[in-house]
Amino acid sequence: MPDTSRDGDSDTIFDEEPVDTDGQNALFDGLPGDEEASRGLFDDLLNSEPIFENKEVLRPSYTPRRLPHREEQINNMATILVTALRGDTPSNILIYGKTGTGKTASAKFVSEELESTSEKYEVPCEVQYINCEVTDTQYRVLAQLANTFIDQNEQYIDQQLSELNDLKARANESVSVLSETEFDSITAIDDRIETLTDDREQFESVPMTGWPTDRVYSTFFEAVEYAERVVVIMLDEIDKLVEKSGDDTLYNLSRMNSELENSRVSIIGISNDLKFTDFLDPRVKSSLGEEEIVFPPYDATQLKDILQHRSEVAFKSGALSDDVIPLCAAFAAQEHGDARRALDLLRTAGELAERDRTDFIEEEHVRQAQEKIELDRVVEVVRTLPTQSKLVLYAIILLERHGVRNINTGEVFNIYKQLCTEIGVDVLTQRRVTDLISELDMLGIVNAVVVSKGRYGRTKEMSLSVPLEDTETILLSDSRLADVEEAQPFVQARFDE
DNA sequence: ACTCCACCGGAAGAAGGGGTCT
DNA sequence: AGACCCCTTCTTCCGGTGGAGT
Repeated sequence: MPDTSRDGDSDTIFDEEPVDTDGQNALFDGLPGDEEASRGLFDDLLNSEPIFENKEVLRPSYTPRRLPHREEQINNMATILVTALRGDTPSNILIYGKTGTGKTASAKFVSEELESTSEKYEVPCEVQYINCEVTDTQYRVLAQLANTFIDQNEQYIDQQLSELNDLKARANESVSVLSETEFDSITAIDDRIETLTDDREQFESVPMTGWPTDRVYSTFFEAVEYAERVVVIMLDEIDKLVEKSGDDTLYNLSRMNSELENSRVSIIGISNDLKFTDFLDPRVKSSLGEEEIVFPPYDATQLKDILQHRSEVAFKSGALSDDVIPLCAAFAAQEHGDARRALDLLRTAGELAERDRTDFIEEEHVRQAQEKIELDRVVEVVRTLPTQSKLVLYAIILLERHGVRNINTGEVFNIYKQLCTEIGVDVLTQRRVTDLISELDMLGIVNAVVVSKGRYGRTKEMSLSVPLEDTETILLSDSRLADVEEAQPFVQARFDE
């Protein structure tokens, strides 16, 4: 049943593609005489000698087979996790390190090795990866875990059932087949089939929302307990989870072992934040932090090394000028040694060069790439902001544009109120607006600092940290903010006071 | 040493929208 | 249908505070 549904899924994906391109063709057909031109457009791009040999290896999603300068950390993890292959519970691990220091890549690498080795020695052991930035509440973490294990159990049962049915068919022909098995009669097989079918029906997958959390927990618990195995749960960006919904999840997971009989659970937490354990319950803290592994930032030389390795696969030979890799490394080293950033830079620089129709990446492309990445990020973030945040941001832009330095919350709130009334949007409280400002600060769109001005109170002082004109254009492209331009004279009047 | 500004930011909980269960 | 549950957004309330001015 799950198999057929999965097949169905992939079928629809493939079914849709032709429909899509049909739609495009229809579009081109609609332009008379343009068929030639449209073909030429892509022909040119296809035939122009591409710079890339294999662009995939520069993408963040790619897990490399070799992680230079991380041998020590990888060995540490392996030493701890090898316990799982002996059927015991490995210590919980906490991994620290800034973004792009290879935490996730290393952890994934180790877990793949672990799983493949466990297959080889037929020790049931598996790793579940959860990104807590996406799955950021206790309910969702438990639900996701429960569902994957239910899925697995069902697959396992299905496999058993088909084997049993096979056996039964053969036994029907000659009963002697049974002598080599644990069953002494066909009815015994039937019994087994029946219990398995019952088991299978008991598994009920957890809905997106609606259940009480403890029910989700017990569903998960039973699903894990169903078969004997060691389960390693990898919680990426675990600090996000703790920040948002406290340490209940971790507490529940870490005490599971004392109640489980068949299986064992071990946790690998991956965190950007070195101090996040401060917020944890001491019991959770000690159980989670049994082993700690730190990933220090890469320095420029190490980054150069990494880029060198990847570029050999990624680019055609001779596509890079000598100073490209050192420059990418230098830029990324400034950004706390972020290898992901370095690879992004290299890839974008390549794309820019391709667009220039040259087959050679130069220093200038890297500089352009640096700007492009930053701008793309800002555009994306600003565009997807909720309306209220956009209004707050626009208020800050207006103040900045009128040459106000050291903008404070009170001023922003006043302009914001004006904007809201002009375009007929609900006015939020100042309390809420300070939260929105803090969010903009965290997104790196504004820079806000709490300062005390003595007699004149205490406030957040902020300034825009993105290009003013570009940001304003993005904001005004939102239809809900379009009217705001007409409202500007009213706001102007405030400044004249 | 004390005051007092103009906010900050935590806590609690209302409102509303997602959903399930019986 | 009505009772629950979860999650997010927002409000209300309020104690807290760094340092210029006195």
